[in-house]
Amino acid sequence: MATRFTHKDTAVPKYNPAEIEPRWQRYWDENKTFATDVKATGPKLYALDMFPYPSGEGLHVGHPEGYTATDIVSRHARMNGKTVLHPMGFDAFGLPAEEHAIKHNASPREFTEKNIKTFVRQLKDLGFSYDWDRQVSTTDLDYVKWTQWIFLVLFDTWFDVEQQKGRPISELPIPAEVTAEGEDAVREYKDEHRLAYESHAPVNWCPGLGTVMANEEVTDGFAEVGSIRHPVQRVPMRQWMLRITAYGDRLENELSEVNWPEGIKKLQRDWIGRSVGAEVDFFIGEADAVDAWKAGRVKTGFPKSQAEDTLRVYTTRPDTLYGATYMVIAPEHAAVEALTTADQAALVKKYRDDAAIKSDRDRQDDRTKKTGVFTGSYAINPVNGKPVPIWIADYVLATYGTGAIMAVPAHDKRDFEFAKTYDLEITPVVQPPEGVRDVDLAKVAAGDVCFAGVGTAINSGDFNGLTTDEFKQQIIAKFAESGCGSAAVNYKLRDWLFSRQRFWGEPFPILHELDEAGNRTGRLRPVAAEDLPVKLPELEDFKPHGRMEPPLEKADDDWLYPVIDGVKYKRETNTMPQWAGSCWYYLRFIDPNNDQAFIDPELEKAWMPVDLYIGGAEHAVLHLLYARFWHKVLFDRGYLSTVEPFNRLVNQGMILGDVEFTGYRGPDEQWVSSDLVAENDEKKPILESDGTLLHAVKLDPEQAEKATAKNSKTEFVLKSDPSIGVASRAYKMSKSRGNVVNPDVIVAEYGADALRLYEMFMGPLEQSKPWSMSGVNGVRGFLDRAWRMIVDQDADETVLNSAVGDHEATDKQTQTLHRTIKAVSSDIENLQFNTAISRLMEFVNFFTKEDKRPTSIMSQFALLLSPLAPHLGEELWKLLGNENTLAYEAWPEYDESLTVDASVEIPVQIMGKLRSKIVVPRGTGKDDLLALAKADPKIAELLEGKTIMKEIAVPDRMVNLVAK
RNA sequence: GGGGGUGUGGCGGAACUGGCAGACGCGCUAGAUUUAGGAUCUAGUGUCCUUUGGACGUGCAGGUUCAAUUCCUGUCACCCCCA
Repeated sequence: MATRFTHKDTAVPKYNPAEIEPRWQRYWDENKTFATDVKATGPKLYALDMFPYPSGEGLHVGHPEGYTATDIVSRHARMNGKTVLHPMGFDAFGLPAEEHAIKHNASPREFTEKNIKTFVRQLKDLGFSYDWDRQVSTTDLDYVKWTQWIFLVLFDTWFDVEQQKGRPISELPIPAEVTAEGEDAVREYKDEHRLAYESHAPVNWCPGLGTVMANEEVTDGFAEVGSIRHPVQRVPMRQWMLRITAYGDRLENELSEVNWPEGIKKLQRDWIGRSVGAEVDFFIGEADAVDAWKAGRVKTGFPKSQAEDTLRVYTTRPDTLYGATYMVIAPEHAAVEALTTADQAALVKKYRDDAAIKSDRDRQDDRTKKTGVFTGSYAINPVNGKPVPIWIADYVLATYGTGAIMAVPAHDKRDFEFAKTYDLEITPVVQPPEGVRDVDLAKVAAGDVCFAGVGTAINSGDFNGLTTDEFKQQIIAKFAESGCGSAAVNYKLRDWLFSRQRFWGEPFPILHELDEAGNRTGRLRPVAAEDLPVKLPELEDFKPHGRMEPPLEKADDDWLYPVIDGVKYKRETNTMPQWAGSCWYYLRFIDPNNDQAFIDPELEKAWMPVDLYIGGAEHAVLHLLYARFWHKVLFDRGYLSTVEPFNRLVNQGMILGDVEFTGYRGPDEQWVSSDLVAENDEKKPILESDGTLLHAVKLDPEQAEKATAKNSKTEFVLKSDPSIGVASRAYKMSKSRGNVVNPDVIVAEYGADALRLYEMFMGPLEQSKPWSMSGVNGVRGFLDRAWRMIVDQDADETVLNSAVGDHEATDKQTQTLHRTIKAVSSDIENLQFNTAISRLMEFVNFFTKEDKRPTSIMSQFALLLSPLAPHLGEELWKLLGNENTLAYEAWPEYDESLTVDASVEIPVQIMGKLRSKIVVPRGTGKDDLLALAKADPKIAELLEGKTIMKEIAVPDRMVNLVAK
C-alpha cells in the first residue's frame, strides 16, 4: 500500500497511514504531548490498563482492545478539561524469562529488557497517549526496592481484630504470661502475629519446575507452564505466608465501595467464602465421664481453644446435629494418634501416608470415590448423648474449619456417599418442604436419599417442627448455656503462600540470624530500609538443582552470609511470587521516580483512586484480591487515603480467531455429519456411536451454507451434500491452531487507526468476539471515506476537497453535526465505542453526499474522530488550518434543540400491527394525534365497519388502535 | 456438578425507561466508471407468498400487556470461570 504513490513530495493526497501515523507519533513524543502534570488541577482522571507480562511473543491483538478503550476515554477526558493520568508498565518477573534463562544459560534480565523494548515499540506504533516518562517495570531495581519495602510493612504489621485494622507490631499487646517467659517468647509471640510470617504447612512442591506452587496454580495435581504439565507433590516446607485471611471481612464488605461488575464481586465473595455456622465440641473421654464434662461446661462456658478431651467441629448446619451419626477428622488432624486404637493403627498409618501425596483438589473431587478408615474411637454427640464413631477421611481438609466435621449423611452429599460406602447409620433430621422438585419425601425420611436443602426439623428432640433458620438460632442460643458450642464464622480463603523457590523474583529483605555453629537461631532481622533493594546475586547458571532449595542457595557467600555488628546472618533465599509487583504498580505510576518514598502522600491524595481500570477477566480473583489486600494494609498504616484502589473496573472480552467451519471425515474419507461427532479424552474427534477416530477438515467458507432443511440437526451443512452437518465456531487464538493475528501486520497493512477502530467496532467491549479480516478492511474503508470527505485525493498535492469551504451550514447539516456530537459523547462516556463509530460513519455518509461542506463542521468532526482514530484526527485538524495538536482542544458541544426535528413520523398500528405512518408536528397531543391517525386514508379504510375498543397514543412515539 | 455470560439476517452487531426489529459495517446482487481492480460511485439485500400488497420473523414453549428482542415461568444450545 505504501508503494501506491510515486510523488516526490512527502505530502500525498491519498489517505496513507504509513506516512501519517509515524509522523504524529514522533510529534507527540518530541512535544511530550501526553506528559501528565505532576498534580491534577481541577477534575482528574486516572485511567489504567492491567499492565502486561512482556512475553517473547510480543503484543497480541487481545492486548490493544482494553488499551484502546482506556486511550479513548483518556483522550476524550483531556478534551473535556480533565487532568489525565494514563500510564503503562510491565509485570516483568515470572517463569517464562527464567525458563528461557535456564535453557540458554542467559540472563533473565537481558531477555526481559529486550521483550519490554519490543512491547514499547509496538504500543507506540498504536498511538496510545501514555505518559511514557512514567513507564515502570516490576523488575527495575528502584521498583524492587519499594516492593521489598512494602513487604517489610507487612512484616511490621499485625491485625487488630477488634478495630479491624492493621497496626504496627510495636503496638501489639503482649500478654503478661508471655512477657514473663522472657525476650525470646515475646519475639516469637510477635512473629506469630505478623501479616508476613513463616510457616511449615504442606505445600505444592513441583520437582519438575523446582519450585513450590500456590494452590491456585495447581490443577488436577499438575502445574501447567506453557503446554507442559508437571506433577506436584505435597510436602511440608518452610514458607513465607501473608495473613490475607485477617482481612477477609474487610475484603468482602468493602466491595460495596466500588463500581465493579456484579459478577466479579460475586467471584471475590465466593473466593473469600465467608460462612456463618457454629463450632461444636464432642466429648471423647470415658463414657461415664460425659455428665461431669457437661456439668463442667455449663460453668466454664465454651473454651476459646479446643480442650484435649474434646473434638471440635465447624458446621454451617448446626440444625442437623441430631443427624450427626459419625465424625470425620482430616488425616493431618492433631488428634489422630490419640484417637487411633491399637488394632486400627496399621490401617490408619497406611491411610495417612496415601493421603499425603494427594492434592486438596483431588481429595475434594466429587468424581473420585470417598475413602476413609475408622480410628476405633467414639465421641459423644452433645445433644443426644449418643456415641458416634470417629473416622479419618481425606475429603475433610485440615486447613478448613477445625479440620474435623460432624457427618450428617442424610443431609450432606459427601457424608451420604461416605456413609453408603462404609455402611454407617443415616438419620434424617430435616423434612424437605412440600413441592421441592426432584425430592422424594418418603425416600428422605427413610434415609435412602440425601437432602441438602432447608426444611423442618424431625427426629430432633425438643427442636422438632422448627424451620432450619429458627433451629440454628435456637441451638446457638442454647450453646451459650450448655457451653458445648458457639456461633462461628469461617472462610474458604486461605493465607497466601508468598514464597517461591525461583531465581527471577524479588528477594525477601529478611536475614536469618545464625549461631556459632551456623544454625538458625530463629531470630529474623529485616534489612534496613536504607539498604534496600536487596539485589539478586550474580549466578553462574540458573538451572534448578533438584533439591528443595531455591536457586539463590547457589549464591556466593558474600551475598548469602552478611555480617552485621559482628552477628552472622543468612539471607532469605526464597523469592516473591509474580503477584508481588502487580499488587502496587498503580501507586508507583503516580510518583514513579520518588527515591524517598514509594509514593508521595500529596500526590497519592491527588490521584487516587484509579477511576477506570480495564483488563481481562482472568484476573477477577487473584490479582484484584491481592492488590486490594496490600492496599488495605498500606491504608491502615497511614500511607494511603483510599480504602479501595480501583473505583470502576471493566473486563474486556476475549478476542477470538476468525470463525472456522469444520467438517469431519471417517477412515474411509467419507463425510460424517457433525452432529454424530464427539470428543475423546485427547480431544480428538470420534464417532459418538462407536468411537471410531475421525479427522477434522478445515473448510473454506464457500463449502458451507446455512441449513435449509427443517429437520437438519446442525446450523450449517455442506453445500455439496446438505445431509452432512458442519461445525462452525470461533476459537481462542493459539499458536497451535494457527489463528493468531499479529498487530504489527495489521498496522503495516491497514494502519494503527484502522486496528484501533476495528477493535472497538467489533462489538461491546465486555463481550467475546471473533476477529475478521474483512471487518478491518471495512473500518479502513471508513477512514478512507472520512479522508476523502475533507481532502481532494485527485490533486497533485494534499489540498482540501473542493466541497469544503467557508459555507453557511444548512439546517440539516447543523442537525447532523449536533446529533453526532450528542451520540458520540454519550457513547464514549458509556464505553459504547462500537456505536460511537457507527454514528461517525453516518456522519461521513451524510456529508459525502453534500456538495458544500462547511469547514467549521469538518473541524468539529476531526475533534470527534480523534479519540478513536487519533492520527487521522490530528492530520485532518491540521489540514483544516489548525496549528497545534488537537489533544487539548475543547470537546465539541451540542445544542439539544438543534438535534430534533420540528415534525415527527408516527407509526399507526391497528391491533398492534403497523398499518400506516403519519407526519405530525413534534409534541402533538394525544387527542390530536388520535384524530390525525383516524383521518389517515389508509387507516380510515381499514377501520371501516369496525368499532374501536381502545385507543392508545403516546406523543412523539406511536398510535395503536384496538378495533373489532 | 456449581457459578457467570450469550443466543437477533449469510456474518459482526444496533434498538432510549416495554412503543416502527435489523442502525452501522462486512458479505452478496445489479448497474455506472475504469486499460485494469482486492479501487470508487449508485441502487438493492430478514424469510416466505402470485403481485399492488400481505403473512411470518429476535434459540424453543408458554404467560403478562393495547403493544415484548426488552418483563415473568419453563426449556434447549453454546462460551467462560470454578470444582
